Amino acid sequence: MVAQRPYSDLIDRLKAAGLRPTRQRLALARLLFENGDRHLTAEQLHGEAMAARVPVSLATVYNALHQFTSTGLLREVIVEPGRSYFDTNVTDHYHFFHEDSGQLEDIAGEDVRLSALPLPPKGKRIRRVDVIIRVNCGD
Amino acid sequence: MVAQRPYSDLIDRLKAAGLRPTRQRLALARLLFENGDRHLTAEQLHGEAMAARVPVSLATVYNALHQFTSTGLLREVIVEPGRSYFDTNVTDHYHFFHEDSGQLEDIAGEDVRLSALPLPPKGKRIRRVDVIIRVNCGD
DNA sequence: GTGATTGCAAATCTTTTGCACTAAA
DNA sequence: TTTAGTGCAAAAGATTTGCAATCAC
Repeated sequence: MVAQRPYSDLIDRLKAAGLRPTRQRLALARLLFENGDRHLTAEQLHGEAMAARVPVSLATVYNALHQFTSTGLLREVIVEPGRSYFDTNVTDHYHFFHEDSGQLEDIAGEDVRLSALPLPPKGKRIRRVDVIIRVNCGD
Repeated sequence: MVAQRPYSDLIDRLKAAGLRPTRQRLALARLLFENGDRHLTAEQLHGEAMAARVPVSLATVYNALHQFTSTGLLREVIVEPGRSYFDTNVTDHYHFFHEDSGQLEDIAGEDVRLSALPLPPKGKRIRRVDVIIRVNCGD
């Protein structure tokens, strides 16, 4: 059982990322980072904020998600057209995507071995390698 | 130099997929399949159709792309939020995604070795494994 | 003919934007 | 203060839908 922590951790994390720890960002950061590894859409996070009686506008949720992503606090995962998921696990890892339910599930980086990767095209640098294993319940 | 073929190939392909070879579908199939491996968005294909003086509505392009995809003539590739690419190469292979230009590039299946894959969750079947190598021109 | 297909315009959905207001430093 | 951040409502895109007109068989 981990004791309920003061928000100073998160405040420091936001500051370290160069983001002012505003009430909204702090509340969203709590929802995101105090509940283990999560995969959320903007809508879902906004819904959770509303449920937690944290008044935040959807626009602010989008802003925060993108700011968190570009400062490395989150990672964006794209598996469906027209919807982005944000992953609180920013370590090297891959995903199962459950097509039936729309759920994402982490796969530890060491559970996938990419033993041969092609060289990047000339002048290009590999930014990231995404591996998405799409699964469903038979046909 | 490959001789210009009659459309009977494509007509047969459409019929085999259970799709009536209508003027529109045939024209789109020609644009898609008579130009090598391609990665196109609906907008792009629609633009090509217009340029080729083939009057097709955007809605019909979307219909055709989805019908082609669900019958295995095309494969949908999702790399950017809010835009779908359709790949005429339906063999096993992976992709480079050029973040700077938005271009997709095929990687032959044998150029990536996935030597260890996790078991799918209970009751689930692996539908497909997507590997996307995101590259850009450094910073 | 008859059912599949098309085209158009409107609707939907997610995400972005502009700008006045508010709050953090 | 001063500048970053927020909220709202409107705008922007991509995609979808409903339905009458049209086409393939």
